[in-house]
Amino acid sequence: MQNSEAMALSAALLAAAGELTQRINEGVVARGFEGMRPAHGFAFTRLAPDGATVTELAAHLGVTKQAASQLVDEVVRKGYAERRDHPGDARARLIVLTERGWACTRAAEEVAAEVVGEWVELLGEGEVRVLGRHLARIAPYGPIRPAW
Amino acid sequence: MQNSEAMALSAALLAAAGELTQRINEGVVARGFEGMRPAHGFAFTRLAPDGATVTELAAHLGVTKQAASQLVDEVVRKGYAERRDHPGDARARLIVLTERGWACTRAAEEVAAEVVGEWVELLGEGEVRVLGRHLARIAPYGPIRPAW
DNA sequence: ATCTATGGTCAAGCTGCTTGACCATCTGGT
DNA sequence: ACCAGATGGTCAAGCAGCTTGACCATAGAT
Repeated sequence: MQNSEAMALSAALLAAAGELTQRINEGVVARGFEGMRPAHGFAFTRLAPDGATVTELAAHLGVTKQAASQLVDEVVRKGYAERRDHPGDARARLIVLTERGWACTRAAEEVAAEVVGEWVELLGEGEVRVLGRHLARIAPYGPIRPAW
Repeated sequence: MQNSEAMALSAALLAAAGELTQRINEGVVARGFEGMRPAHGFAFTRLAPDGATVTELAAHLGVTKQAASQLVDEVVRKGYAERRDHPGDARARLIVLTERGWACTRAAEEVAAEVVGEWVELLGEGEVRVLGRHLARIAPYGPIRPAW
Protein backbone atom coordinates (compact mmCIF):
# COMPACT_ATOMS: atom_id res chain seq x y z
CA MET A 1 0.00 0.00 0.00
CA GLN A 2 1.37 3.38 -0.96
CA ASN A 3 2.44 5.94 1.62
CA SER A 4 0.01 8.48 0.24
CA GLU A 5 -2.82 5.99 0.58
CA ALA A 6 -1.92 5.37 4.21
CA MET A 7 -1.85 9.10 4.78
CA ALA A 8 -5.26 9.56 3.18
CA LEU A 9 -6.66 6.82 5.38
CA SER A 10 -5.11 8.44 8.43
CA ALA A 11 -6.58 11.81 7.55
CA ALA A 12 -10.02 10.31 7.04
CA LEU A 13 -9.83 8.52 10.37
CA LEU A 14 -8.82 11.68 12.16
CA ALA A 15 -11.45 13.78 10.46
CA ALA A 16 -14.16 11.25 11.28
CA ALA A 17 -13.07 11.06 14.91
CA GLY A 18 -12.95 14.83 15.26
CA GLU A 19 -16.35 15.33 13.71
CA LEU A 20 -17.92 12.57 15.76
CA THR A 21 -16.54 13.99 18.99
CA GLN A 22 -17.71 17.46 18.15
CA ARG A 23 -21.18 16.38 17.21
CA ILE A 24 -21.67 14.22 20.28
CA ASN A 25 -20.53 17.06 22.48
CA GLU A 26 -22.80 19.58 20.77
CA GLY A 27 -25.73 17.20 21.09
CA VAL A 28 -25.09 16.62 24.77
CA VAL A 29 -24.84 20.34 25.47
CA ALA A 30 -27.99 20.96 23.42
CA ARG A 31 -29.85 18.50 25.63
CA GLY A 32 -29.23 20.69 28.63
CA PHE A 33 -25.91 19.45 29.97
CA GLU A 34 -24.13 22.78 29.78
CA GLY A 35 -20.44 23.20 30.34
CA MET A 36 -19.73 19.62 29.33
CA ARG A 37 -16.60 18.97 27.31
CA PRO A 38 -15.66 15.82 25.40
CA ALA A 39 -13.18 14.85 28.10
CA HIS A 40 -16.03 14.64 30.59
CA GLY A 41 -17.82 12.16 28.39
CA PHE A 42 -14.76 10.00 28.08
CA ALA A 43 -14.35 10.09 31.83
CA PHE A 44 -17.97 9.04 32.26
CA THR A 45 -17.50 5.97 30.09
CA ARG A 46 -14.85 4.83 32.56
CA LEU A 47 -16.87 5.73 35.63
CA ALA A 48 -20.08 4.28 34.29
CA PRO A 49 -20.03 0.61 35.24
CA ASP A 50 -18.96 0.69 38.88
CA GLY A 51 -16.97 3.86 39.43
CA ALA A 52 -13.22 4.23 39.31
CA THR A 53 -10.37 5.78 41.25
CA VAL A 54 -8.66 8.96 40.15
CA THR A 55 -5.58 6.98 39.17
CA GLU A 56 -7.60 4.60 37.01
CA LEU A 57 -9.31 7.54 35.38
CA ALA A 58 -5.98 9.20 34.68
CA ALA A 59 -4.74 6.06 32.93
CA HIS A 60 -7.92 5.86 30.88
CA LEU A 61 -7.65 9.46 29.75
CA GLY A 62 -3.90 9.39 29.24
CA VAL A 63 -3.22 12.33 31.56
CA THR A 64 -1.57 12.79 34.94
CA LYS A 65 -3.53 11.93 38.04
CA GLN A 66 -3.44 15.59 39.02
CA ALA A 67 -5.21 16.50 35.80
CA ALA A 68 -7.71 13.71 36.36
CA SER A 69 -8.27 14.93 39.91
CA GLN A 70 -9.02 18.44 38.67
CA LEU A 71 -11.46 17.05 36.15
CA VAL A 72 -13.17 15.10 38.92
CA ASP A 73 -13.35 18.28 41.01
CA GLU A 74 -15.17 19.91 38.15
CA VAL A 75 -17.74 17.18 37.49
CA VAL A 76 -18.35 16.81 41.22
CA ARG A 77 -18.91 20.55 41.50
CA LYS A 78 -21.35 20.38 38.60
CA GLY A 79 -23.23 17.52 40.17
CA TYR A 80 -22.38 14.71 37.75
CA ALA A 81 -20.33 12.56 40.11
CA GLU A 82 -19.35 12.20 43.73
CA ARG A 83 -16.36 10.95 45.68
CA ARG A 84 -16.99 8.08 48.03
CA ASP A 85 -14.72 6.16 50.32
CA HIS A 86 -13.15 3.22 48.58
CA PRO A 87 -14.16 -0.12 50.07
CA GLY A 88 -10.98 -1.93 50.96
CA ASP A 89 -8.44 0.87 50.46
CA ALA A 90 -8.57 3.79 52.84
CA ARG A 91 -6.17 5.81 50.68
CA ALA A 92 -8.37 5.71 47.62
CA ARG A 93 -11.64 7.39 46.78
CA LEU A 94 -14.16 5.78 44.49
CA ILE A 95 -15.62 8.23 41.99
CA VAL A 96 -19.16 7.30 40.96
CA LEU A 97 -21.72 8.95 38.72
CA THR A 98 -24.76 10.64 40.23
CA GLU A 99 -28.17 10.25 38.64
CA ARG A 100 -27.47 13.38 36.63
CA GLY A 101 -24.20 11.83 35.50
CA TRP A 102 -26.10 8.79 34.28
CA ALA A 103 -28.59 10.99 32.47
CA CYS A 104 -25.73 12.74 30.72
CA THR A 105 -24.21 9.41 29.73
CA ARG A 106 -27.52 8.24 28.29
CA ALA A 107 -27.84 11.49 26.36
CA ALA A 108 -24.38 10.98 24.87
CA GLU A 109 -25.36 7.49 23.78
CA GLU A 110 -28.49 8.82 22.13
CA VAL A 111 -26.53 11.42 20.18
CA ALA A 112 -23.91 8.87 19.20
CA ALA A 113 -26.69 6.64 17.92
CA GLU A 114 -28.03 9.55 15.86
CA VAL A 115 -24.70 10.19 14.21
CA VAL A 116 -24.00 6.53 13.62
CA GLY A 117 -27.51 6.32 12.20
CA GLU A 118 -26.43 8.73 9.48
CA TRP A 119 -23.52 6.48 8.68
CA VAL A 120 -25.90 3.57 8.44
CA GLU A 121 -27.92 5.52 5.88
CA LEU A 122 -24.75 6.16 3.91
CA LEU A 123 -23.14 2.75 4.13
CA GLY A 124 -25.77 0.32 5.32
CA GLU A 125 -26.01 -1.31 8.71
CA GLY A 126 -23.88 -4.30 7.82
CA GLU A 127 -21.01 -2.17 6.63
CA VAL A 128 -21.12 0.01 9.73
CA ARG A 129 -20.99 -3.08 11.92
CA VAL A 130 -17.96 -4.27 9.97
CA LEU A 131 -16.41 -0.85 10.44
CA GLY A 132 -16.91 -1.12 14.18
CA ARG A 133 -15.42 -4.59 14.37
CA HIS A 134 -12.37 -3.58 12.39
CA LEU A 135 -11.78 -0.46 14.44
CA ALA A 136 -12.12 -2.47 17.63
CA ARG A 137 -9.42 -4.85 16.42
CA ILE A 138 -7.13 -1.99 15.49
CA ALA A 139 -7.36 -0.22 18.84
CA PRO A 140 -8.23 -2.75 21.50
CA TYR A 141 -8.98 -0.92 24.72
CA GLY A 142 -6.20 1.60 24.70
CA PRO A 143 -6.50 4.86 26.57
CA ILE A 144 -8.64 7.44 24.85
CA ARG A 145 -6.46 10.43 24.19
CA PRO A 146 -7.03 13.72 22.45
CA ALA A 147 -6.24 13.29 18.79
CA TRP A 148 -3.53 15.92 19.17
CA MET B 1 -28.71 -0.29 16.03
CA GLN B 2 -28.56 -0.01 19.82
CA ASN B 3 -27.26 3.07 21.57
CA SER B 4 -24.60 1.05 23.35
CA GLU B 5 -23.41 -0.34 20.03
CA ALA B 6 -23.09 3.17 18.61
CA MET B 7 -21.16 4.21 21.70
CA ALA B 8 -18.79 1.26 21.39
CA LEU B 9 -18.17 2.14 17.75
CA SER B 10 -17.53 5.74 18.72
CA ALA B 11 -15.08 4.72 21.41
CA ALA B 12 -13.22 2.45 19.02
CA LEU B 13 -13.01 5.20 16.42
CA LEU B 14 -11.66 7.66 18.95
CA ALA B 15 -9.18 5.20 20.39
CA ALA B 16 -7.91 4.30 16.92
CA ALA B 17 -7.55 7.95 15.95
CA GLY B 18 -5.73 8.80 19.16
CA GLU B 19 -3.33 5.90 18.86
CA LEU B 20 -2.63 6.59 15.21
CA THR B 21 -1.89 10.23 15.88
CA GLN B 22 0.38 9.42 18.76
CA ARG B 23 2.32 6.80 16.85
CA ILE B 24 2.80 8.95 13.78
CA ASN B 25 4.03 11.80 15.93
CA GLU B 26 6.42 9.58 17.87
CA GLY B 27 7.76 8.14 14.64
CA VAL B 28 8.32 11.56 13.13
CA VAL B 29 10.13 12.79 16.23
CA ALA B 30 12.20 9.59 16.31
CA ARG B 31 13.33 10.31 12.75
CA GLY B 32 14.97 13.51 13.89
CA PHE B 33 12.21 16.07 13.57
CA GLU B 34 12.29 17.19 17.17
CA GLY B 35 9.73 19.46 18.72
CA MET B 36 7.10 18.47 16.18
CA ARG B 37 3.55 18.11 17.42
CA PRO B 38 0.62 16.48 15.65
CA ALA B 39 -0.86 19.87 14.83
CA HIS B 40 2.24 20.67 12.79
CA GLY B 41 1.71 17.57 10.70
CA PHE B 42 -1.90 18.46 10.05
CA ALA B 43 -0.82 21.92 9.04
CA PHE B 44 1.75 20.46 6.66
CA THR B 45 -0.87 18.38 4.88
CA ARG B 46 -2.64 21.62 4.04
CA LEU B 47 0.54 23.47 3.07
CA ALA B 48 1.93 20.59 1.07
CA PRO B 49 0.50 20.96 -2.41
CA ASP B 50 0.99 24.66 -3.16
CA GLY B 51 1.10 26.49 0.14
CA ALA B 52 -1.77 28.21 1.88
CA THR B 53 -2.61 31.44 3.65
CA VAL B 54 -2.88 31.72 7.40
CA THR B 55 -6.64 32.07 7.12
CA GLU B 56 -6.94 28.91 5.02
CA LEU B 57 -4.76 27.07 7.49
CA ALA B 58 -6.91 28.25 10.38
CA ALA B 59 -10.03 26.91 8.68
CA HIS B 60 -8.31 23.59 8.00
CA LEU B 61 -7.24 23.20 11.62
CA GLY B 62 -10.46 24.53 13.08
CA VAL B 63 -8.77 27.25 15.14
CA THR B 64 -8.66 31.04 15.02
CA LYS B 65 -6.36 32.69 12.53
CA GLN B 66 -4.35 34.09 15.44
CA ALA B 67 -3.65 30.57 16.64
CA ALA B 68 -2.77 29.50 13.12
CA SER B 69 -0.46 32.48 12.80
CA GLN B 70 1.35 31.52 16.00
CA LEU B 71 1.74 27.99 14.72
CA VAL B 72 3.20 29.34 11.49
CA ASP B 73 5.60 31.49 13.51
CA GLU B 74 6.80 28.36 15.20
CA VAL B 75 7.32 26.20 12.11
CA VAL B 76 9.00 29.11 10.33
CA ARG B 77 11.34 29.59 13.28
CA LYS B 78 12.15 25.89 13.21
CA GLY B 79 12.87 25.97 9.49
CA TYR B 80 9.97 23.90 8.18
CA ALA B 81 8.17 26.64 6.28
CA GLU B 82 8.52 30.21 5.10
CA ARG B 83 6.25 33.15 4.49
CA ARG B 84 6.24 34.54 0.97
CA ASP B 85 4.34 37.35 -0.62
CA HIS B 86 1.06 36.20 -2.02
CA PRO B 87 0.83 36.55 -5.80
CA GLY B 88 -2.25 38.62 -6.50
CA ASP B 89 -3.13 39.75 -2.97
CA ALA B 90 -0.80 42.14 -1.23
CA ARG B 91 -2.55 41.66 2.10
CA ALA B 92 -1.96 37.96 2.22
CA ARG B 93 1.16 35.89 2.74
CA LEU B 94 1.59 32.47 1.18
CA ILE B 95 3.03 29.94 3.60
CA VAL B 96 5.05 27.25 1.84
CA LEU B 97 7.07 24.29 3.07
CA THR B 98 10.85 24.39 2.95
CA GLU B 99 12.83 21.33 1.88
CA ARG B 100 13.00 20.32 5.54
CA GLY B 101 9.26 20.69 5.74
CA TRP B 102 8.87 18.33 2.81
CA ALA B 103 11.26 15.86 4.42
CA CYS B 104 9.15 15.91 7.56
CA THR B 105 6.00 15.33 5.54
CA ARG B 106 7.58 12.36 3.80
CA ALA B 107 8.66 10.96 7.15
CA ALA B 108 5.11 11.24 8.45
CA GLU B 109 3.84 9.36 5.42
CA GLU B 110 6.37 6.61 6.00
CA VAL B 111 5.33 6.19 9.61
CA ALA B 112 1.65 6.24 8.67
CA ALA B 113 2.36 3.51 6.15
CA GLU B 114 4.06 1.47 8.87
CA VAL B 115 1.09 1.70 11.19
CA VAL B 116 -1.42 1.04 8.45
CA GLY B 117 0.77 -1.89 7.47
CA GLU B 118 0.07 -3.42 10.86
CA TRP B 119 -3.64 -3.03 10.23
CA VAL B 120 -3.19 -4.78 6.90
CA GLU B 121 -1.59 -7.69 8.73
CA LEU B 122 -4.53 -7.82 11.09
CA LEU B 123 -7.37 -7.32 8.64
CA GLY B 124 -5.98 -7.87 5.18
CA GLU B 125 -5.31 -5.25 2.53
CA GLY B 126 -8.75 -5.40 1.01
CA GLU B 127 -10.49 -4.79 4.31
CA VAL B 128 -8.23 -1.85 5.13
CA ARG B 129 -9.01 -0.31 1.75
CA VAL B 130 -12.71 -0.70 2.47
CA LEU B 131 -12.16 0.90 5.86
CA GLY B 132 -10.52 3.86 4.20
CA ARG B 133 -13.29 4.27 1.65
CA HIS B 134 -15.98 4.15 4.29
CA LEU B 135 -14.23 6.62 6.54
CA ALA B 136 -13.75 8.95 3.61
CA ARG B 137 -17.48 8.87 2.93
CA ILE B 138 -18.30 9.54 6.57
CA ALA B 139 -16.05 12.57 6.90
CA PRO B 140 -15.60 14.15 3.49
CA TYR B 141 -12.92 16.80 3.75
CA GLY B 142 -13.97 18.46 6.95
CA PRO B 143 -11.50 20.38 9.07
CA ILE B 144 -9.18 18.21 11.09
CA ARG B 145 -9.74 19.05 14.72
CA PRO B 146 -8.38 17.70 17.93
CA ALA B 147 -10.57 14.87 19.12
CA TRP B 148 -11.35 16.84 22.28
C1' DA C 1 8.80 -2.41 62.87
C1' DT C 2 10.26 -0.30 59.05
C1' DC C 3 10.70 0.72 54.22
C1' DT C 4 9.04 1.33 49.90
C1' DA C 5 5.22 1.75 46.72
C1' DT C 6 0.85 3.66 45.82
C1' DG C 7 -3.51 6.89 45.95
C1' DG C 8 -4.47 11.47 46.37
C1' DT C 9 -4.06 16.47 46.86
C1' DC C 10 -1.91 21.26 46.89
C1' DA C 11 0.69 24.67 44.58
C1' DA C 12 3.09 26.83 40.88
C1' DG C 13 4.13 27.28 36.14
C1' DC C 14 3.73 26.74 31.17
C1' DT C 15 1.67 26.14 26.55
C1' DG C 16 -1.63 26.76 23.18
C1' DC C 17 -5.63 28.64 22.50
C1' DT C 18 -9.11 32.58 22.75
C1' DT C 19 -10.96 37.37 22.56
C1' DG C 20 -10.29 42.16 21.35
C1' DA C 21 -8.08 45.80 18.99
C1' DC C 22 -5.83 47.39 15.19
C1' DC C 23 -3.69 48.25 10.38
C1' DA C 24 -3.29 47.25 5.33
C1' DT C 25 -5.45 45.97 1.33
C1' DC C 26 -9.18 44.32 -1.57
C1' DT C 27 -13.90 44.71 -3.57
C1' DG C 28 -18.22 46.51 -4.92
C1' DG C 29 -21.49 50.34 -5.25
C1' DT C 30 -22.18 54.99 -6.52
C1' DA D 1 -12.53 57.92 -8.92
C1' DC D 2 -13.93 57.37 -4.39
C1' DC D 3 -15.58 55.64 -0.27
C1' DA D 4 -17.50 51.87 2.90
C1' DG D 5 -17.43 47.57 4.28
C1' DA D 6 -15.18 43.04 4.00
C1' DT D 7 -11.06 40.41 4.39
C1' DG D 8 -5.92 38.96 5.52
C1' DG D 9 -2.81 39.47 9.04
C1' DT D 10 -0.58 40.73 13.39
C1' DC D 11 -0.03 42.43 18.32
C1' DA D 12 -1.39 42.06 23.01
C1' DA D 13 -3.63 40.26 26.98
C1' DG D 14 -6.04 36.65 29.33
C1' DC D 15 -7.32 32.04 30.35
C1' DA D 16 -8.21 26.92 30.58
C1' DG D 17 -6.23 22.68 31.02
C1' DC D 18 -2.36 20.42 31.51
C1' DT D 19 2.38 19.52 33.59
C1' DT D 20 6.04 19.12 37.18
C1' DG D 21 7.31 18.98 41.99
C1' DA D 22 6.37 18.50 46.74
C1' DC D 23 3.92 16.47 50.17
C1' DC D 24 0.80 13.40 53.28
C1' DA D 25 -1.78 9.04 54.37
C1' DT D 26 -2.20 4.32 53.79
C1' DA D 27 -0.89 -0.36 51.86
C1' DG D 28 1.96 -4.05 51.28
C1' DA D 29 6.41 -6.35 51.65
C1' DT D 30 10.59 -7.73 54.27
